[in-house]
Amino acid sequence: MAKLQTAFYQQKDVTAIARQLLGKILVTAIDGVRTAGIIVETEAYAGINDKASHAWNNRRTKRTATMYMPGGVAYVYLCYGIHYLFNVVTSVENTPHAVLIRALEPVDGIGMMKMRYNNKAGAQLTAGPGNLSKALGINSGMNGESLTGNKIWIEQAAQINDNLVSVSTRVGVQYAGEDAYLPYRFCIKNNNWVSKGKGL
DNA sequence: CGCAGGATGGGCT
DNA sequence: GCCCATCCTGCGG
Repeated sequence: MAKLQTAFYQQKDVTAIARQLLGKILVTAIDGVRTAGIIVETEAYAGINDKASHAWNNRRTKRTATMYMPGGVAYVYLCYGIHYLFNVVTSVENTPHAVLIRALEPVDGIGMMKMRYNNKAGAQLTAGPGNLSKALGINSGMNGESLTGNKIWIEQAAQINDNLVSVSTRVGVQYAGEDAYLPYRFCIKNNNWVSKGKGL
């Protein structure tokens, strides 16, 4: 299966990338073990003009520096002190756009995912951004990692038809004011792995 | 069922 | 100090 290359990640329209990522395969290879899942839910964060983005108003910190890198690297950060959230950095250098991967449908290495998860999970294994990071072994060490290398990457797959995609508002961004209402969340309809609420 | 609460750490006012 | 782009558990009805 072909890896997505830099040109894909550097497209200017971050919502178009978020939309196109649905149905593609997110893969990690750690200690020779492949774990992979179909991307079923994404959210776009549109850089300095998006109040929900860490990089809103051109904010630069040690943490957000990764978002300013050229498209095609991983942006991983710790949320609520517990969960690592995995984002794909998009667009060109100094344009801090990103796509948050919110849910996967497991495909390869499910046994390994369950081991990493280390509880009675089955249904929740990769539904929700904190869960999927844990299942795929994604942590802060992956921050800034290239998505065209051999640790973590995304594989090409058939485009999901528009009538199977549902568009809605993003989760957990009430603080962003009117930007909280932007239609920047993309899910595959009727997929059991979409986080909370299932299906649509 | 549903919902409140806790875990836990970095970055900002 | 306090706010979070979260998730699981345990409690009450």
